[in-house]
Amino acid sequence: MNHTIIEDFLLHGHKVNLPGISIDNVIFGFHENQLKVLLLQVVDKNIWMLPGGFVMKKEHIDEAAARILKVRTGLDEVFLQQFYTFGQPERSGNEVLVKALKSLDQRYDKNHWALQRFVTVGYYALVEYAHVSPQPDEISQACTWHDLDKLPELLLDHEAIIQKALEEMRLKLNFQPIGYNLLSEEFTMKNLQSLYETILGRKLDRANFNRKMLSYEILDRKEKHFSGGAHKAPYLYKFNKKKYFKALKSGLGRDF
Amino acid sequence: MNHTIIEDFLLHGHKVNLPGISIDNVIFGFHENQLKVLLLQVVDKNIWMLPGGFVMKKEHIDEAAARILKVRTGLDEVFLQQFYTFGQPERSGNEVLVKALKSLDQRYDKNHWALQRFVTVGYYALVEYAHVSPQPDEISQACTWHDLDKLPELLLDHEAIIQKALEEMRLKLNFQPIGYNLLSEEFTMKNLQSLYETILGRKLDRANFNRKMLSYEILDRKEKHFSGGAHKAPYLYKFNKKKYFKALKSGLGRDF
DNA sequence: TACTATTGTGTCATATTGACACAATAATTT
DNA sequence: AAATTATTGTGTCAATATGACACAATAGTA
Repeated sequence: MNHTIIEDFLLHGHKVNLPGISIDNVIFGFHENQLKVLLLQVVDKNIWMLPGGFVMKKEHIDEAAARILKVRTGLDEVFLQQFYTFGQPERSGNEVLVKALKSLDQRYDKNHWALQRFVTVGYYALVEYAHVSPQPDEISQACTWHDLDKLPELLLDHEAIIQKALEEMRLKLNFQPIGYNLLSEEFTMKNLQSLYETILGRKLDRANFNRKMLSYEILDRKEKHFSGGAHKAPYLYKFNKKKYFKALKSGLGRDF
Repeated sequence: MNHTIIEDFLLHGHKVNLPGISIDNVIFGFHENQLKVLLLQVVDKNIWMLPGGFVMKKEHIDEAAARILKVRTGLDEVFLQQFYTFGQPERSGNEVLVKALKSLDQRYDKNHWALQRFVTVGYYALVEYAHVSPQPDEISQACTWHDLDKLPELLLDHEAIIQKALEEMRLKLNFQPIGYNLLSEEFTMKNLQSLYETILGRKLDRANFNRKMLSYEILDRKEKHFSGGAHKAPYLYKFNKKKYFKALKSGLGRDF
């Protein structure tokens, strides 16, 4: 007799998954000065959740985060960064799993491994949401972008997880470069500024932003201007990969 | 028949502990311009380890970190901060547990819950090591301070964990105040500077440091100078608790 | 050609930082 | 008592960074 994916998971998942440890990915998307977050919809309910899942027994949690993201949303090659681990004792199996378990076995076992308490390691990433096409996996109803200002009802503590990720991402702007893998290979300073403004949620002065980004010395300026726009053609830039990753590791300078 | 504490843990620990999730605490101690780390010695071996342990089923991981620290070292009321979660798949039961398990049961079961893969949530704290008296628990041989420059042989990936904690602590100096719970209630600017210099591992200019700390506006200066020293009496300061904790939460300013 | 909007860059005042110096203080030595 | 030594408080100056804003150049449109 065939089981659904969730039922199969409940019956056999403990053979390959690490009980008690899960990943929750907060994927921010920006586009046209808007910051959104990618959420999955619970089947037949208006409850949403972060793309998460359990860690497999033989994988690094970093690898788990990437695999889970791909399986649940189709997103691949995303720069994920760990930001916090959430471990309040009430975190345990959710109503999705409870419902599935009850339908699987009339003798509902609340001690089922999948309903036990678990700790979740949070990862975040930022993507250009116009560049990606998230698709929900087979156990979710939808996978769509949501305004941070208008979040739907969320499972468990997922709203708190999102807020913590946003805080971390904003803080890191002070000592880590961003933009690589987000912008086109060649982009304008306006594009880069828009990215920062979207994350920070406020306007920055064009001249001062320009001066600051150039002071990091991780941008190579193209000889040729971008053209075809309806006004003065701006310079095109690209990240100097070597310097970018050095700064990613060692910081942007001016700290203790 | 009586069992040792470790044997008891192996036999019954899974009833109260969350399998697969542990805590490792990195406790830095500073005193007289030296930074050390608190380590436990494995019984009868010259191998050392961080004060860690498993999370109990009904406790928050933050509470677990504090409890584990108290049990393993006697240290209490320490300001612990989570800094990173380590989850490479090779992390599993260590030789201490293996040895205990073999002595307990001649039919050695390598699938014992305590030997399975686990993820560790790292916490760090900084204390004045002259102010505390760590004591090893009953399953450790010793509990002593070690120079960061001269670490002994360490279990598992504990050296990497220590390095990561140090990085994080140094980075946080840029946007979080420190010193509360570390210095005497009243201290001199020299004391505070010494704390920063010990963490950073380099000298800071006295005048510039003074100006910077005062610019944070979290210090209250006493009318009376400290006296009895062999030269000009310095001012005494104390942290303005309200402003200190506000800065701890919101940052020290001057960021994006 | 004139207008409009965008971009590049410069300027100015202010703030911060690094390096260093001088004065005041207080104990010790002569 | 005076001189010396060491420490602390604070100031200064140059360099650097930052915020606010202005002007010139560019390019499409009216």
